Amino acid sequence: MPKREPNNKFKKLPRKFYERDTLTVARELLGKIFVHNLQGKLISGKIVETEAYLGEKDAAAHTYRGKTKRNEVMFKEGGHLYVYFTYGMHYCANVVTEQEGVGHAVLLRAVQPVEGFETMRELRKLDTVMELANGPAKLCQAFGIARAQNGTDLLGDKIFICDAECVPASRIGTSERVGITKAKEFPWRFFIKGNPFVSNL
DNA sequence: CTCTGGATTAGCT
DNA sequence: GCTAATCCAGAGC
Repeated sequence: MPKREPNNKFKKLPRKFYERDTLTVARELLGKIFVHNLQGKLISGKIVETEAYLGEKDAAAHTYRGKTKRNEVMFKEGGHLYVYFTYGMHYCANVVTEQEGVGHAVLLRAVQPVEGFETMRELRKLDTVMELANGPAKLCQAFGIARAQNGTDLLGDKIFICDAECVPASRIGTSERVGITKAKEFPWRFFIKGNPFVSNL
């Protein structure tokens, strides 16, 4: 048996994983490992909470009214990173899904830190582990994701997502999405039941 | 051009 | 529980 190094343990998710139904991708991203190679310092975390944004069907999605300069990345083929700036001070990171031109994405709302604790603590200016990435803007801060990372291809070597555990349906919780005023009725938030790194409500 | 409010968070009361 | 912080995209005129 060859020795398995921590970073070779997981395989990068292929393009096909992302080019599927958005709600399916949002559920299946749970348990996968989100990785940022920040100038050689690896930061990674297990995805524990996501939300789906379904473009033209979804008044809460940035792409509801079609393509603009801000949301153009959401119309790329699945497997790109859509980063947007909001509330005058925060960034949020989304995984683009479906085929080119569709305009759907999955918001990464929380991860359980796995690797790179020191770097995350520096970026977050925080000593505790529990609150490093249990919210969409916290996650971006902890992972060093901002405007420059918008449009990053997740099949490249800087930011990617690795296959890991498949969370069974019985362990996935659903609810309405957080912090929106339009299309609130859709239960398109997904999280790992009982995981303490899911964001507070 | 102007105005409104937002896929949030931290820090108070 | 409440709200300030602090930009800027998108809508409306």
